[in-house]
Amino acid sequence: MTSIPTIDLLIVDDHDLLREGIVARLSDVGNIRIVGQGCNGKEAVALCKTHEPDVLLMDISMPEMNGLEAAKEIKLLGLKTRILFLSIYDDNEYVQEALRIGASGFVLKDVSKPEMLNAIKSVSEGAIYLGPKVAASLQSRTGTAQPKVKDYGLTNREKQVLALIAEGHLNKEIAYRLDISIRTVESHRSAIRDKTGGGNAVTLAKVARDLGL
Amino acid sequence: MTSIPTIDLLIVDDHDLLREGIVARLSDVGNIRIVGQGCNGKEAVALCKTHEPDVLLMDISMPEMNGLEAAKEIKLLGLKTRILFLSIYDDNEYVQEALRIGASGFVLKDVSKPEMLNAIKSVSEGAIYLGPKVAASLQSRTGTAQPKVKDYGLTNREKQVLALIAEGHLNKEIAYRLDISIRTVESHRSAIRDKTGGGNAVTLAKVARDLGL
DNA sequence: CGTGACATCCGTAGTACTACTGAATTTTGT
DNA sequence: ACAAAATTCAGTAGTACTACGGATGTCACG
Repeated sequence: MTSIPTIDLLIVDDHDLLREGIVARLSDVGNIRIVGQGCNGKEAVALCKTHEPDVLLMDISMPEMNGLEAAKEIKLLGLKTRILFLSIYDDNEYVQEALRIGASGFVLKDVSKPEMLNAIKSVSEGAIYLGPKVAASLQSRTGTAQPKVKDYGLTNREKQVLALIAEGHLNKEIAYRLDISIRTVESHRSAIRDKTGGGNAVTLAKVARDLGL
Repeated sequence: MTSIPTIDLLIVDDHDLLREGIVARLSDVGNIRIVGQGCNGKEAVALCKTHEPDVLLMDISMPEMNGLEAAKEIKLLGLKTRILFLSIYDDNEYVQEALRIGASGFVLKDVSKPEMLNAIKSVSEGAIYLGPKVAASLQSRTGTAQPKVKDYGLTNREKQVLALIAEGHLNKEIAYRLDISIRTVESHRSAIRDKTGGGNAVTLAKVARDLGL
């Protein structure tokens, strides 16, 4: 138990500078060996297949194939590589999606060196590690119910209609429920689409979920 | 940044022996100071109020008041103490409930010393840390497709189509993506509706969510 | 009192989807 | 190898929704 196991690390990010920074930061760390680098999701998948590293340190937003998709692919391939996301955004959606896919960690790009080492070590051992800011934002919603960050400019009536759309009701049913004509429902629906940018009924349902309807 | 900040730790477990073991294990660690001990949830809350430790290392199943209830209480009081659960069970329900309440970590009682130190350090910094076994059991259901309670009789292709519908894609887009004709997509969509009973696109999206697509 | 936001309603044309039916080809299970 | 299931495509008719554009009444606010 005295020897420290070496961690094979793969770094994938579309910014050269950032990759270089990471390499510089980790080069003098004894038990970490950087086995490769890539600049998009496709490369991440390919490099994982050939090197099967212990940990993949990867950005989310990248050209070609983003980090989440790459992670999905890697997990589907049954590779034992643990995935540690390194992102600028602490967006809850991203974090939860990442964990759902099977990622082992998530830290922001302003991470300090010791914390980064800690995160890499933790996930290499199979633990799940979420950095302080990520953790805070993840738990902020549960702790104190936060209101609507983005409301789009929806009026009350429009929200009412949107809620019914999200429940899967037809315009006809919505009209009956609200005791208005179908044309009016269509008007509202149109306004909602304009304001939210959502085209499809399903995308509108997603928006509704975001608004907590 | 050279000085290591001291972590005030509170230990709560109903087994004397286990508490003693933890104390013994941590007594020679420089930057951890054990500020108190308790043997049930009520004591945990009381001790947190008086000492406001950085980290509370606590069991879940305890007499009087269990760990989850105590954690809820502590979070409601607005104390900044981070909670690290130490349990024999890696029950997903417990873990998710713990995180939902606002706990910062979860490790099993067979945790090694270095890992325990790592966990304590991580959560004291605000991170979320889930031990390897906990992480594995948490992701076993998502990572490798777990039982489908209700699959309806959907074929693979139909699931594939359903997933795309749930993402809000039009039949046209789905056809393009899967490289089949719109009519075929319509066929699948129709079959999906028949099998699931869902009429609307939104209801289909709900079904898709239930199936984890 | 006018202006503007809101909620209500309508028409027309076009697109997207549903219902029902039928059928050819490929895959799969025994 | 044969039958069953899955996947593919099509016609026809009808319903649901979208994209335009236009209209009326209410109500708050300066």
